[in-house]
Amino acid sequence: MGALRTPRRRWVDEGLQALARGGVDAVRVEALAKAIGVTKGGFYGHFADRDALLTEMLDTWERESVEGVVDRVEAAGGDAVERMRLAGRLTFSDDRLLHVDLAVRDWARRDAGVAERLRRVDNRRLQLAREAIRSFCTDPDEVEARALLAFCLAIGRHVLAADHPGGERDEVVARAADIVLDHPGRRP
Amino acid sequence: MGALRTPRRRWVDEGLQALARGGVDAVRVEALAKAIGVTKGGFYGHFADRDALLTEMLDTWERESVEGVVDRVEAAGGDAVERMRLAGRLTFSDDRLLHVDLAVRDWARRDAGVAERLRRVDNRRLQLAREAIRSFCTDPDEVEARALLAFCLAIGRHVLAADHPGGERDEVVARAADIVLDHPGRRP
DNA sequence: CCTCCGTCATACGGTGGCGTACATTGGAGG
DNA sequence: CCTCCAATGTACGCCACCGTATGACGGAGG
Repeated sequence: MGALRTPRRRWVDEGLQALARGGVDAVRVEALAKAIGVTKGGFYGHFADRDALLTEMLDTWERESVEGVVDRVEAAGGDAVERMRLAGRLTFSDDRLLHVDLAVRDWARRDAGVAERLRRVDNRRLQLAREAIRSFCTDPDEVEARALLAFCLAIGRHVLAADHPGGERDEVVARAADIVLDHPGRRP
Repeated sequence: MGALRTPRRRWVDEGLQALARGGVDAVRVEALAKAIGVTKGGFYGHFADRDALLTEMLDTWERESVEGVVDRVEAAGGDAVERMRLAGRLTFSDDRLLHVDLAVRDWARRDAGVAERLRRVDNRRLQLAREAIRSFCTDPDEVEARALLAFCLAIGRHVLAADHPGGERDEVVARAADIVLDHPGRRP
């Protein structure tokens, strides 16, 4: 067989990197080729067109951002809240995953297919939060509300641009997480 | 004087509409002209270039999304929490303002100038939340944490793609807001 | 060592978008 | 009415990008 000089996967990785840095519109075949150090000549041997690359990028992201994280979390053990906190750290602390996530979220506002994928991913993530919160909160409605809060906090902290006069964002987030998580059900 | 057939403001409005629907990259001079019903001929009489339009769009957005809302909220009266809830509704329920906001938020991730503007806007908004929460919570750290939670919830609900098996998103958000807002300080 | 085939370089046509140059027009002011 | 001028229409050059076509190259397998 002929040599496999720059594997298909390389284009996907470079595409995800471009997506993270500049959004979907920054994923351009010729730019990726330049970043890899080749010309776009070989690209069309791997992919039918730019759309095929975008689809495969989303496939990769969906697989890795859910299965990858879930596998590692379930292997780690610990109680439900600890597992949820780890899942949050794994997906939203890694700079690459975080920025891809935010870019996909924006992309989803203009593409129904992407929105559907994001819905699947967010549903699995929210399910982790639900299970964690169920371990200390029995009211199903409150579980749902706290799970939503936890998720909004995990994402919102990276979307907000405000300053916190009394300290760093991380400290404020930690206190906010305590409010959401360390709070036994109290309503009758 | 010559006629003023399509005023400067019209280009800004159409630009903001395009921004809301498709992000910055969708703000194209020729597309706006087509939407208005003219050609781009007259555009360059009003603006030096596309960047000048983008700047003025941001000026308009910053002015209207803060001063406009704040003025209406302070005119409405009510207690601090009510004022904050009204502010949230005014900025994140109006579809046009909401989508411009989300688009600006994404834009800010790639443009330092936009990020600075968003920081100013978010700071004023967060300040409203702080004042509201201070009315029932004395611990400054907890005020900060709850204000962040409130803001994350207000934005995050529009960024999340997950489903809520036990009800509509609005109901879950309402319960989450109760957790954040209707909760007197309890830590010693 | 030679052949084959996948990978890549290069060149091309087509499209869309920016900004400029210049002609056109139609209403306000005389 | 006529003049003037800003707003507009039209045409142009430029560039970035997509996708195609074609030939060069070089390593694997014989």
